[in-house]
Amino acid sequence: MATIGDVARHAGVAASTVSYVLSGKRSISPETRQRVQASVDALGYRPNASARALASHRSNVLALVIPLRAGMHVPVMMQFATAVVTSARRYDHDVLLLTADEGATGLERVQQSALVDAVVVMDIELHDERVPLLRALDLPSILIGFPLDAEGLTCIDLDFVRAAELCVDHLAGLGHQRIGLLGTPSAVYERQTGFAHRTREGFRAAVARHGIHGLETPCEPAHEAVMATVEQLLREEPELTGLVVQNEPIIGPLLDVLRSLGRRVPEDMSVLAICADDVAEGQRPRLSSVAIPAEEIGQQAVELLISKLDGLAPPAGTLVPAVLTARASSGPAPQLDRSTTA
Amino acid sequence: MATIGDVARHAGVAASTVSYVLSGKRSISPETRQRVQASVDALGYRPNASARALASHRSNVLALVIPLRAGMHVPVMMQFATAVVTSARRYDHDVLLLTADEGATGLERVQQSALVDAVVVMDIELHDERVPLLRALDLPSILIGFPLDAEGLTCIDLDFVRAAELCVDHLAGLGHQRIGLLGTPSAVYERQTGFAHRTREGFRAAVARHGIHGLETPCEPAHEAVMATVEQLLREEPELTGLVVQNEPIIGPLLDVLRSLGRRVPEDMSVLAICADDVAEGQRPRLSSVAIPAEEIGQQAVELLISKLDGLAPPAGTLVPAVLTARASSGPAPQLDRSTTA
DNA sequence: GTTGACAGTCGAAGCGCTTCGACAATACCA
DNA sequence: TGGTATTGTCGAAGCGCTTCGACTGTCAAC
Repeated sequence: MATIGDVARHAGVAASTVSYVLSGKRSISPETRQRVQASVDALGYRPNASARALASHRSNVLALVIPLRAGMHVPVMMQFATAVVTSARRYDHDVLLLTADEGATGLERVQQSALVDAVVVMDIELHDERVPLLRALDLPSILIGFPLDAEGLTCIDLDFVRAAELCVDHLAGLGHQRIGLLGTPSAVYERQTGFAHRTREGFRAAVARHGIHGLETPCEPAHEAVMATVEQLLREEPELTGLVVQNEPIIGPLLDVLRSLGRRVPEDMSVLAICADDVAEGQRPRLSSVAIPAEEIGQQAVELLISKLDGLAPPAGTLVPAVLTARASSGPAPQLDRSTTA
Repeated sequence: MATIGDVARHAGVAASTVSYVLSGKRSISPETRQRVQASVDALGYRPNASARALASHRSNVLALVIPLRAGMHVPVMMQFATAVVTSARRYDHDVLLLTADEGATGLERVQQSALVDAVVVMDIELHDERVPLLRALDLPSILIGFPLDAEGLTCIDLDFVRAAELCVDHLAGLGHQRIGLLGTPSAVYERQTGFAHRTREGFRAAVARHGIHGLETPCEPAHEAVMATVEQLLREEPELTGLVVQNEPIIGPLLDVLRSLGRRVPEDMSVLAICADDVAEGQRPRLSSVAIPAEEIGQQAVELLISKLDGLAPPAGTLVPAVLTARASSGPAPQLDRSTTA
C-alpha cells in the first residue's frame, strides 16, 4: 500500500506538499498540484485513515445509535439509517453502528477512544437516560426525536404534533364527529417515546379545538390484536367514522379487519395514516396520509452534524413540517341512520 | 483525555509496560500489573483507537455491507445486522456500516484506507460482482450467503436446500400430492439471489423425489398481489393442498387471502413458512416453519471472521442445519371430493 | 561457582499522517 | 529602488500507541 511518502517521492515534492494538495489547506501551484495528482493516481494512493485521524484529531466517522426496542417499526428505522449513511458519505464520513443496548456506555466508549467525531441518536424518549450524558460528553451529537428537555442539544424530527393536528383537521373538515387514534404498541408509550406522545398531544388538542369526540388506543402489531382493538373502539363509540393510524405494521391488518366487519373505506370509515408515502400508496384504497420523510430527516441530521463539526452553531431544534396528502381512504362523514331518522 | 504516558507516569512505569499490561503480550509481575490497573482506573484511561490502529495495523473494526435492495425483507436483515454488531462487541470490535449501493467501491475504499480489518457481506447473488474483488482484495471476509463459485471464500448460510426439502418431506409425509412454493418477489430471483435459488432447487428436487406435483411462483409483497398469485396457483392446480412460503411480509396477507377464499388452514390447506420463529408463532394458526436463525448465523459469521483475523483457517463453507418445527398450520391432506366420488 | 534460561522492565523507533514555522522567490507599492 | 506582502514549498515535530531489542536480576542446573 502506497504511503504519502511514496507519492511525494514519485512526484518529487515533500510529503507535506502532498498533504496540502489533498486537503487544499494551503495554496499550491497548478503545476505541482497536477504532478501530485498524477502520482496519486499512478500509485493508487489512499490516505491511511488511522494516521490521518491520529494527526488531525478527526476520524471522519460518525456513530449511529439505532434502537432495537420493542414496538419500533424496523423498516422505518432502516430508512433513517440508510439516509444517514448515504448522507455521511457525501461529506466523506463513514458510519459506525451502535446498538442502543450498549446504551450510554457505548457513547462514552466511542468518544473516549476517539473512534468517532460525532453521533446521531435515534428513538429518543421524553426522559432519555442518554440526554444528560450527551450534554456532558463533549461529543457533537444530534438527536432524531425530541426529549422533554432539549436544552443544550440539537434535535430534529417530524412535527408529530402538527401531523396529528392535520389529520384531525382533515377529518373534522369532512364532517367527522367521532374519530379514533390507533397508536403504537403500548410499550412505546410506556417508554415515553417522544413521537408517540407528541402525536397523542396533537390529536387531543385538535379534537378539543374542533369540539369533536376523540378516542385513543395503543395497538399491538398482530392481526388479532387489531381486530380486538377495533372492536373495542366500535363498542365504545359505535358511530366512529374516522381513524388516524400511527403504526405501520398494522395498516394492512386494519384494512382487512374493517373489510371483514363490513365497513367500507372511505364510505363508512375514513382512514388516515402517519406513515411512509410508499406504504400509503401501496394499500387499497390508497391511504390519505401524513408522510414520515425518513430520508429527508436523516439527511438533514447529518448536515446539521457536519455543520457542528465545522464549528458552526446550527439551530437547536428542527421540526420538519408535516404534510398531509389526501388520497382515497378519506371522505365525507357518512350520514348515520340515527341522524336522518332522529 | 489521559494518554498512555499519563498512566505510565502515574504508575511509575514505562509506557511500554502499560501497553503490555493492557495487551497481555508479555509477562508482567502481579504488583506492577495491579499498580498500572489502578492508574488506568484512576485516570479513566481509554486507549486512542487511531493511535492503536496506526501502530498495530489493526483497527478493530469490521465492515458490514447491508443490502437495501428491492424485495429484501428488512426486519430479517436487521436481525442479522444486530447479531453481527453484538457479537463483534464481544470480541472487542466495532462495526462500520456500508450500504450495498456503494458496492465494490466501498469495499476497496475501506480496505485501502485501513479503516476496517475485515468485512461481512450480506445478500450474496449467485454471480455476485463483489466476489472476484473479495478474492483479490487481501481483506478477510465472510459472506452470509453462497455465490455459485465460493472458491477461496468463507461463506455461511442457512441450508436453504435442506429447508425446502424438509418442508416438502413434511407435506408429502402428510399425504399431500399437489403443493406450491410461494417465493420471494421476482426481483430477488432475477438478481439470482442465492437463498431464493437454493430454496427453489431443494423444492424441485424433493418434489421429484416424492413423485408429487409442485408449482412455483414468486410473489410481490402486497395484499392484492398475494390474492392474484394464490388465485393463479389455484387456477393452475385446483387441488392444491399445501403451500410453502418463503416471503415473510406476505405471510399475514396470505392467511387473510386463504380465509377469504374459504380455505381453512390446515384443514383445506397446509401452510409451511421459511421465516423467523417469532413470526411463525405470531400468526393464527401458528405456522409450521423452518426457522431462519439470523442471530445464530450473524454470531457465527463474526466468530469465523475473528478466527481468520487470528490467523486460523476456518472452514470455507458453513451450512447451518435447517430445522422444521411443526405447529398448527400443517395437517393431513384433505380427502378431496373428487377422489371419494371418483 | 559458573552458566543459561527466563521473567520483568525499559527506551527508542516507527506506524503514516497533519500542521507549524521557516524560507525562498516573486509580486506589489510608494 | 528598497521594503513589504504574498505565494509556494519544505523540513521537522508530533499525534498516541505498539513492538523490538536490550538490559537487569533471579533461579535452577550442573
